[in-house]
Amino acid sequence: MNDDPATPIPDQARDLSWGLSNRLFFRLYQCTNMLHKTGTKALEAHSITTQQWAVLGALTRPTFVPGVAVGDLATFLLVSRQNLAGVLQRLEAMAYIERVVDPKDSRSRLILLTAKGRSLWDANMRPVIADYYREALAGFSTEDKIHLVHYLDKMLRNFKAIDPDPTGGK
Amino acid sequence: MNDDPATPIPDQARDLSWGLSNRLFFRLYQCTNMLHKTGTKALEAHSITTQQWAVLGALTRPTFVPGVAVGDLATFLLVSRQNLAGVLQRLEAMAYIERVVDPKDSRSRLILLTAKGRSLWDANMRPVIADYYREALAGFSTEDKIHLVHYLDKMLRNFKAIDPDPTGGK
DNA sequence: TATTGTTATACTCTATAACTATA
DNA sequence: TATAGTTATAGAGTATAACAATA
Repeated sequence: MNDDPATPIPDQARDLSWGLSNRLFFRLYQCTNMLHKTGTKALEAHSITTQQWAVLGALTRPTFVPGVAVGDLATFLLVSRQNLAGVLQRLEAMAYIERVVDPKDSRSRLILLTAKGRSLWDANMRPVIADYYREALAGFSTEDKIHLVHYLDKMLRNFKAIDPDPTGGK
Repeated sequence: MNDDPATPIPDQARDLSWGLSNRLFFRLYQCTNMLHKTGTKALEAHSITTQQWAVLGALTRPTFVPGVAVGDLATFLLVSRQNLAGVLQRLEAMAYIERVVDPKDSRSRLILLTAKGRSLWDANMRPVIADYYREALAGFSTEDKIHLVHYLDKMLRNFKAIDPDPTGGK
């Protein structure tokens, strides 16, 4: 079998590769379902979704604390500007963030945490999230975490190669 | 520092652990965004979303080919019965799946692929998905994939411990 | 003209509850 | 009574396009 030199991958190997990759992506799919489900539940007392969690978490990054443009935030989170606008609208309605006009470019709006938002993060969300991480990563050594981050980084780079402009430009 | 024996984890170590876990979950969040974005785009010619992809893929599993109850499918996919109902409704409208009453229990409906659905999967979706896996897992050795699956499995068990009944029972 | 951000629309997914029909 | 499945509703996220203001 496979005596044709023009066929580099035998069917058997192809099927094995399919099965493993398929299982990997199904596990990833299941993990994303559970991430959003358990994550939203962990923060439900504050009516914060996982998307809002990601936005608030990003705004606590030292680089973004002075304010970050909507487009830059969208690039960082890998969501489109339009979809980010909806999330920002809800967070602003809850007074956790505010928008100020960028003095250097009047087209741009800088997003930053309000005092209320910073307080929510530090006093309420961070402790809950820390507990959540401990539960979700139970049994993971530091090395395990480092390896997993490495794999996710690698996959992310591949995803970005597939869709080079995920913020919905055009 | 940390001369209090009742404090097992010094603040520094706690912060390091937070940073690593936080990075891990943010990467996971980014990967899920890109998975749904690039996955849906890969199958957009057939108007199939990643949720529908997961359902159709599950129905091709040998165990499920004879038909699977809605509840069992929901347990497998880690979505709620109610949400699965909506996805099934759309797939049925496209004539990719059908429901038959379980002869052993008239309350139960068995979900199975139609000939059209099987053909869509075999002839159209599987080749596209195989290409997609190759792109998304470029640079991953078989060992890498096995390790990553292992980590995702482990995290999934932790998620299930946090939310033991993800199919929305009550 | 290009860019930044917003608004508008339609669709999908999710959470929750309530309902039906069977068991 | 309990279970399997469905329906109903509201909220949130997404894709796509079109728009206003500014560069």
